Amino acid sequence: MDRVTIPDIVVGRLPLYLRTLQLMLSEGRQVTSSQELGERLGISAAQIRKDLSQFGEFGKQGTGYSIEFLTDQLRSILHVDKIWDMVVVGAGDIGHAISRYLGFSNRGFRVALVFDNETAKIGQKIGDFVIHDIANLPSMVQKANIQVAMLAVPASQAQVVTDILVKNGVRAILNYAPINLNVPKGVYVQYTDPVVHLQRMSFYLESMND
Amino acid sequence: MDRVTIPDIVVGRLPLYLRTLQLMLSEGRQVTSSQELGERLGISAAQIRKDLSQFGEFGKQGTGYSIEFLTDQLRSILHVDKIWDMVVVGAGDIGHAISRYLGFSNRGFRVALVFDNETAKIGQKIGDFVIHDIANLPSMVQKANIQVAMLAVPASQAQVVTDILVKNGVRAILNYAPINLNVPKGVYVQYTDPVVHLQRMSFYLESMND
DNA sequence: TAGATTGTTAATCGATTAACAATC
DNA sequence: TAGATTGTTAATCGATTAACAATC
Repeated sequence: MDRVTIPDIVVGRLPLYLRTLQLMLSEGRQVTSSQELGERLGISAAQIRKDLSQFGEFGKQGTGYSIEFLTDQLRSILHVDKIWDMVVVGAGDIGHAISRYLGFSNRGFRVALVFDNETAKIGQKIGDFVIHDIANLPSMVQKANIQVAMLAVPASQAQVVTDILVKNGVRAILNYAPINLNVPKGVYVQYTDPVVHLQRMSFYLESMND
Repeated sequence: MDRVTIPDIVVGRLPLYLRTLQLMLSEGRQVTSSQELGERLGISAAQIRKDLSQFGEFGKQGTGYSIEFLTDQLRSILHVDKIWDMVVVGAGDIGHAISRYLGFSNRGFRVALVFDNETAKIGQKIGDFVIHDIANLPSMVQKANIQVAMLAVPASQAQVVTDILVKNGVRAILNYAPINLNVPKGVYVQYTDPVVHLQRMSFYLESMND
């Protein structure tokens, strides 16, 4: 095997390319170019061509890219040409919102199980999902062979729940709690904290009374 | 003025430093080092010192950083030593979750107004907030002098709503819709799309049946 | 004094861009 | 054929790291 490793920063852009291509597809478009993609995304055309060239040759000189073909290729590269079952841990406001979110299924994911540790919530429903006791998480997650989790518990519980998830086979965690997680090698974590994004913008905003 | 511009990638790390420092503060800690911060965040100590040095000298040789002092400095640098009023547009599941999120206020933000365009929702309440008619957004946002928005409308409406927000003085938008927005210079957009994060991880996951 | 850690410089590493031959 | 756009190379640009004098 002589495969080169793909820079993580390139991997991070692929979902954006895919999202834009799928939007174009829904607009009925058939062909695009690195230039058009770049304009839509605020990325240079050269960078898009360079990124794609890491995986093969998907375009035609003079013509550009078949949107459908490139979409299929990216879905395959990102392993979203299948549907990944996910577990949601934490049935608060965020857990509710992501359990009911309709935007997952056509992009490679679906919620399969929802857990919480509050007795008052266990047995209740969120949409079609019953909220299960987190005590049953190990057996249920193992049985369903689930590898992807969304973590929507308070920060104080995020690490313990993470350890349980990892022990039972979860290898990708999208963490909504505002805290850094420790995971072993081979487990992937992505963070989503609205305040981090907001503070990144407020840096550039002038306070009124400065 | 001879000020050097700060690389955006550095700005993006400051909220992570601040978040970790505030956590340490809540643990009752008084002093930390670039090494400890780095270990918690998975960032090199040298990088943290380099980043901070863009703004001044905040540490003591041999000792490290006063957590409280560095926290205050970062809050000032990021302009979160005040509270920014925010507007939430879209009162669906995501709008609900962010309107009720309790984690904003101690980190520099608070929800001030919530809007939707569905007549059935207008007048209803989310926690303490009345859902207002989006037709009233221009006057209300201008009157309250709101510069920060969270956008939780369907992708198909995200750009029109953005244009309205920008026209009425909003300069920072956290976009929950899975679509790229066009904004004029001087307006900042941050994106949060769970599927982008998930796909970034599924790239590294092996499909079962490969 | 000895140990620890900063702030900063210079070296290294990696990512982006510009340019162009190839070719549809 | 003329125009357009790819894939790729080399040059440029920027970010990270290693190392260390300064000093608490």
